[in-house]
Amino acid sequence: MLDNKYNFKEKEAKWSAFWQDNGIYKYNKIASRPTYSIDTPPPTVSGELHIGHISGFTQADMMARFYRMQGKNLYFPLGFDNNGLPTELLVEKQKKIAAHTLPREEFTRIALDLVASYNQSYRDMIERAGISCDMSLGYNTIDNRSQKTSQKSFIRLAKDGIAYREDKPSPWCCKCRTSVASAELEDTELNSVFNYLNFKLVDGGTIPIATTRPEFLPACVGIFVNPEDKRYNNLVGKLVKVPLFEERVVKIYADSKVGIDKGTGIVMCCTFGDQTDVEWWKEYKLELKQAIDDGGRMTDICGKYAGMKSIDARNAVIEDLKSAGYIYKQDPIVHSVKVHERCNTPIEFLSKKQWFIRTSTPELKQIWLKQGEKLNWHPASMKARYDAWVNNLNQDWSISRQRYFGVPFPVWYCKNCGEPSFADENDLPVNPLTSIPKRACKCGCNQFEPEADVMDTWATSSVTPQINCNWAEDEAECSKRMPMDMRFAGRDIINTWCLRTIIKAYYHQGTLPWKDLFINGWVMADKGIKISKHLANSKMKLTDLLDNYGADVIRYWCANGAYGRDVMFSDEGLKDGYKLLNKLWNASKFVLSFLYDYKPNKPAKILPIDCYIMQKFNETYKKVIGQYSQVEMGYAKTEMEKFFYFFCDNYIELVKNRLYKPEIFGEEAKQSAQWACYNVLLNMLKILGITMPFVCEEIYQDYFRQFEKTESIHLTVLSPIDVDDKQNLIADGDKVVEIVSRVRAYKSENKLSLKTELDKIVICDKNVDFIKQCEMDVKAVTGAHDVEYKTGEFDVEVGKVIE
RNA sequence: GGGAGAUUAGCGCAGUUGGUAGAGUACCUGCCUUACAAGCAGAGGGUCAUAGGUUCGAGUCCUAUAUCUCCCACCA
Repeated sequence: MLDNKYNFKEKEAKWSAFWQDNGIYKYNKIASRPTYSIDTPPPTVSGELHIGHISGFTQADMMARFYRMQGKNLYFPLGFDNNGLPTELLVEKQKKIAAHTLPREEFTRIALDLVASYNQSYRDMIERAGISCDMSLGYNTIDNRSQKTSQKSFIRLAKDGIAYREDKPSPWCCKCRTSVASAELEDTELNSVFNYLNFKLVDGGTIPIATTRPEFLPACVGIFVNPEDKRYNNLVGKLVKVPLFEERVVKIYADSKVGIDKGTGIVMCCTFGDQTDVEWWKEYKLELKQAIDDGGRMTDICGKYAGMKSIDARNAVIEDLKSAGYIYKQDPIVHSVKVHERCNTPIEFLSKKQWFIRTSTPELKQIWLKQGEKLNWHPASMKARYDAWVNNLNQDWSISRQRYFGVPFPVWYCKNCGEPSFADENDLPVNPLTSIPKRACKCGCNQFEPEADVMDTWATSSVTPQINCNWAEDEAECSKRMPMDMRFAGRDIINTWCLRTIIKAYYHQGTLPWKDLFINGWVMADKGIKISKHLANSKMKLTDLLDNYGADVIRYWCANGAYGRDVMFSDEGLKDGYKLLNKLWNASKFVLSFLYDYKPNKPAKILPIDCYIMQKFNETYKKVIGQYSQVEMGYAKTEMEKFFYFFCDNYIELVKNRLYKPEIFGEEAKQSAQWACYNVLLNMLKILGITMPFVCEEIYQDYFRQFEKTESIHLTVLSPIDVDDKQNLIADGDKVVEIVSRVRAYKSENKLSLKTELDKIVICDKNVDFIKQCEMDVKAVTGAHDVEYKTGEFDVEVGKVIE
């Protein structure tokens, strides 16, 4: 017997535990049925989960449940991305320590400890949300298997010349003290001041130059004008004294990258203020003058400013420029500045030896585009973003990070010749700081310098298919299992995570990492506003939502709309899910109360209207399967829900008298309705269980399991109802529903109670045969004592009201 | 500057190959119907962003424009 009221808190905890304890979602390694493998994106351990995270997971989970119920053997792991900078910053913040002040081993120990507790809370949250992962298939991107996979990937790429080490200027975060990839940068609007300076020409006279960063003067290595600029092109080749550093003299060059109408039309090139400086420095083989060190302080070349923070130096330089009479104008401006996405610090360009992976040659870009072509994108429109990004790729992928908590590079450099020595693959994972190469260098030298950098998070999170498919241990197994069937992701990481995973799979396996890529939309806090940490901690905090509404209701909300589109979060929307849940509970309770004497044998005679509702279910079933097959879990849900309400409001109303009073309508009529109710309710529950797994499991276990035997409703296989469909009764049945609806409308318009009895109704139609067969149900639901039939155009007349 | 998406009922949305504008919700009117009043029945409500074009016919296709969101590039 179902409880009178559904207590979601109690039931959700109960079934969650049941699924875990009984391994309901466990991948079966020896099953012969086909596997459906999901490369679950390991969540980055960097704080608390919010509705945005869980929405993407839930949508993917619905697809996983769908495939499971299509008879697939699900490989649905849950890993965690907990190495690298994001996690390191989390540890620093939570433990109030600075990584660079501790020995690496100690920091790592603290980090692993903290990560374990975050993993657990993420896992709890994902379990509570009803995500059907196999928790035993997990991994951490910092664990041995992941490190081994990642290091093996690096060694292979380095030996093939695809990964290379080079000293080139790249974006640098002075706060995190590490290089960062250009994909990790964001734009921020900042207030600044345009300082207009007069630079002195060596031959006499001055030229005007505007700059927002006068502290870079000590690193000034050239002056640029546009060759087309008639005002200045006569100056090309002349020499200029650097203000405040007048012993330094630099040359004037012509380059078309200079905007004639920007600033004064004359630009100073410093190593390195921005990307253009880097390009000029390379092209004109300029001197390298580093004014800022890796911690954001001025270097020794800056004279009296050495040791100052760059922002303090800027103010000091401006004061000195003013008093020396260099500044003739200052304009406050707001300009956008590239900042590190993790800490919002404006980035600098620093030149350090770094490892890069080749990704951006025209030939390679063609390959990435071709791989993208072979991948199934859902929704298809998302591929355009990928193509646009690949076409714009202009830098190789930098994977070195001067940090502590990450996968080490398994490499040492010869102290004599500088050649790298790589660890043996069999020895991985290797930490070069605590071990030494097995062999001497080719040059005979036995002294090595270990690589102290660690790899960027992405270098490891881009090999999750290889981690999942056991590439490090068994390449043959991996080849069999790749490409995996599916990866799901937010659209913000198409350019980074997805592309890089595609690149690695191409280099290592020569295949795609996955066959299908599902790109979910974002949950917006309000029109055009992404969920921020601030909001995530208030009304969208996941634990509160789960406490207040339950997982089924949250999941219902997650299934709204077209797949891949952004959705706005609102509590309003949660009401709909609650309504369905409540109605489902009540309807099941009601229907099951008539099934206590149900016999699991098909009755000899099934009444036409009962046959009709089962045919109608099958019609909906087909649509639902179609929607899921197209990754439209929202439309599928709506389709099933519509049928459910139809079933309640029309079919149950039509047959409930038969169920109530077998002594009047006959045992045969009751059994026929029981058969239809059993089959329709069970099969609806199976499908609705994809969206609302908890309540459907409760109803299934309470009643259906005794007949169905399968351990959990989520392990049953979806199928249409086995019903006689030689004759399609849907149009005929719909006519009966229309008759009932006409009578209800009459009563409603006349402000009568729906149970009002009528002396008769007159039904007119071209063919009334089917309707006649449903007469007892029609009479019961309309309250008509008698039914008359006429032949002609369809019409329903309502007789006199019986007081 | 380049690219992607959006614009339909008060609101948040659906509308798949062009063929009479759809559900939900809110509002309104009724109904305590032997599951559910967090329910049921019924009604009203839209110049489909704007302007052109193709077509017998356009929410749908084409071209502009506007507004919003996102991505990329530039930011001396």
